[in-house]
Amino acid sequence: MATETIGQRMTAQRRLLLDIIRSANDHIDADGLYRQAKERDPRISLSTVYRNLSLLKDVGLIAERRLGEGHHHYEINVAPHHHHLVCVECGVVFEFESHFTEKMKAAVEEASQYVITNIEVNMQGHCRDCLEKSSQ
Amino acid sequence: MATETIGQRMTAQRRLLLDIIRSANDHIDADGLYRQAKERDPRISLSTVYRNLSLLKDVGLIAERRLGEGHHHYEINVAPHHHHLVCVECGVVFEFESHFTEKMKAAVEEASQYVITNIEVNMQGHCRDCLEKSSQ
DNA sequence: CCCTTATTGCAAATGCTTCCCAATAACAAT
DNA sequence: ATTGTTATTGGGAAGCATTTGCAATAAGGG
Ligand SMILES: [Mn+2]
Ligand SMILES: [Mn+2]
Ligand SMILES: [Zn+2]
Ligand SMILES: [Zn+2]
Repeated sequence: MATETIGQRMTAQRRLLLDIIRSANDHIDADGLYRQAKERDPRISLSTVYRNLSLLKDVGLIAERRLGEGHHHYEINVAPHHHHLVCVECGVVFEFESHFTEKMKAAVEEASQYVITNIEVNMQGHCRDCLEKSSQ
Repeated sequence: MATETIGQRMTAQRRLLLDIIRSANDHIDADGLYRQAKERDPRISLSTVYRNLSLLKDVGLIAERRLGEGHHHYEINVAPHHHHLVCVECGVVFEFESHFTEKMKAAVEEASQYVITNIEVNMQGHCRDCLEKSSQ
């Protein structure tokens, strides 16, 4: 488990949460993180989970995603930015990057006269597995 | 106010809500819709607002948007689809369409083997007005 | 080893949305 | 027009994700 500096105190809870998010290879939500954390530290509280998600997001270590459900999901923030395509049947997420987003940004900045700081592309569809299952 | 067929009963409340959404030229939220509706029908309930938003969305008459706040916004569903750029300072929304989304869809379908049914692009930034205010 | 204060656990509060249920009203069939 | 069926309503309670208040704890600089 990493010992690193974050600009804030590195508590056992914070280290644990960051560790779980790091080793999770999917997009985890607050409740899933809470449940996994409780297995290793039964006294950890849900407030602590939310507070640390907020802090780790502000610090830039993790990214918060809205994947179409009523709650957020989180993942380690890796460069370059990527986007998400979610299967509406099974929830499996396909991640992608696209050079079209840069072109789109330029065109929209030109048209709007805004300074754009963030772009988020969310797609929904049906994954191959679900397509095959429903065609049988 | 329109008399039209929706596949469901056209109640006075439903007609009123649809009418307000139609004449609103911005992205309205449930609470704003409720407040405007109460001015014309003080007995209308918030449940009715939510139920009708859900129904009008299912029927395809309105579109639900997530613009980065903790609640949804709604607008009349006009073709072609468009996307949103929100000023993080004042909330003003710039709407745009882009042919890059079609190209991106094709590329991502190819890479993922998904069948994509929906694309949503959300951008954040600073509008011209806010930029000018902060540079003074 | 202290001292300061960021952080925690717990519980209560919040904001948005959905659900329940008895009363009402749409509208299709008579 | 009158009726019967049942979708829809109002009101309130419940649900879910998230935030907040507060007293107790602990990180980590000096
Ligand atoms: Mn989830
Ligand atoms: Mn709003
Ligand atoms: Zn699937
Ligand atoms: Zn602005």
